[in-house]
Amino acid sequence: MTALPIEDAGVAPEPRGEAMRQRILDAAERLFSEYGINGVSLRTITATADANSAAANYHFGSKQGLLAAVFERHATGMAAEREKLLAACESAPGRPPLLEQIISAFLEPGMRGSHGGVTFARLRARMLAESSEQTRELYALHFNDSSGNFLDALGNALPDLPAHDLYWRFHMMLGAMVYTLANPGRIQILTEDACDPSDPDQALDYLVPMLAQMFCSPPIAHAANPVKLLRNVN
Amino acid sequence: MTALPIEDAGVAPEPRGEAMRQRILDAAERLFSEYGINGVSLRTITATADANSAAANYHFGSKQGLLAAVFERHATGMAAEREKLLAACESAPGRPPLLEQIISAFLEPGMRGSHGGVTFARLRARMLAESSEQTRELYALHFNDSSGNFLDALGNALPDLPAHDLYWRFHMMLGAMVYTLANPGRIQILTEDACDPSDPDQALDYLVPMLAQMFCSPPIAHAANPVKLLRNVN
DNA sequence: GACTCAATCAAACGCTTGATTGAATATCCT
DNA sequence: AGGATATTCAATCAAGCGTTTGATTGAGTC
Repeated sequence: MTALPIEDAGVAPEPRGEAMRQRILDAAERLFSEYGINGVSLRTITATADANSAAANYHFGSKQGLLAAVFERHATGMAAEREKLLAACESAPGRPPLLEQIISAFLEPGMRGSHGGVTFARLRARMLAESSEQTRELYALHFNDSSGNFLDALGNALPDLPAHDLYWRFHMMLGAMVYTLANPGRIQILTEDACDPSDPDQALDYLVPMLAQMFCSPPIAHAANPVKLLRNVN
Repeated sequence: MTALPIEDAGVAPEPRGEAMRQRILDAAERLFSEYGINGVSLRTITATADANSAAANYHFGSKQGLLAAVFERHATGMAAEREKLLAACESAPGRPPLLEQIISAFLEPGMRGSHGGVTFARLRARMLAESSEQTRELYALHFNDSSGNFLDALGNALPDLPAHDLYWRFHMMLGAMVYTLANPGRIQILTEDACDPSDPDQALDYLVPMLAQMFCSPPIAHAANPVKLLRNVN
């Protein structure tokens, strides 16, 4: 009886160049997230991936194309998992969903789990910070719908909160997440390593309840402070 | 009677190259904050400043030196004003100082006022995000002492809050500030311009009370969740 | 065994980068 | 005025950038 090929029973009909493609994507993801998009050259990436210097352009067309591929590799699944978790906690028996559940559904897929983990998280923070035109489009393309749904869900969970307050709280949640992901290490230095924002478990344990509390706080009392009414913030 | 020079009575014994120096600093500050440190070349900067392409190196030695000069121009005064405001609200009659006062003392000098305004704010966000070794040192050099003092003040205002909770809340305040400063515009798009995080007045009006509320929230109840005790977060 | 074609390669393209040079220019001091 | 000094300039450097090229490889197909 003859031995079958090692690749058995049609489980992996992997295209020929796929291994190299993945190695380049891995190297790019790591280096982009570590040094920024402008801070890494294609030559460094391809060298790290043990590839020829033309390989990145061959497989992805351009540096921007490579970034888009790196981003899409995790962003699609991440947005989908967010939606799934949101739907799950919205259809849960004990209606309405707890604030913490919504917040957790938003944060968790991006911080732990199978969507690139801390490395991809740091890359997202880099992209938000460097924020060229194309990176902003990339971000919007993959995450705007999802973010809109979460804004709606949070608005339903807090029906008495004015829209402006809701927007600002959502903004603050994004800031806390992104800054935690970027992990510049400043808080670790200040606190002599007692606090490690790059540990996803620790981060989520603290972020979710704190953010829930923040969302629950009373709306900014503009009427109580006449000065603020002079500005067009309503 | 002979006319005095226009520069009267010793008010401004400005060194000769000072005007050019300032023009280069201005251009660098604006371009760095807009496109990131790696995203702008010295040639672009000097051209914007109507200077020769060698001027930046002549006045500041290197690109890194130019960045340091841009940073120091506002960072020193900003940290000083933070300290001043903190001291003022700590020695106020109605002791102890309100949480909102401390938070405001921390945020205000960096968001409005005479320390570079939104432009310099955005540059700080860029630096935290790109975060090379040298930029991290720059940041630490000018702001670590100040941040430590604010951590102490907040700790005194919240004596019952465990250190870890305090650190994480401080971290979240930094995140909210930096993200607001960076202003990637995502929240504006999502909310169709109803919410403008780049307006310092609006930002402070919302951020300060929200952050105060967050600082006041009860500590994370680790004991109530046995799972969390398995991790070394105490 | 010849043909095909995606994948990989070494090499080079044109251009930009940060930095340096030495001459020219402006300003100040005596 | 004139010499010293500080600044600006055009020109250039080596190095690195993203990208393109044309040849080479090697597995799959007839």
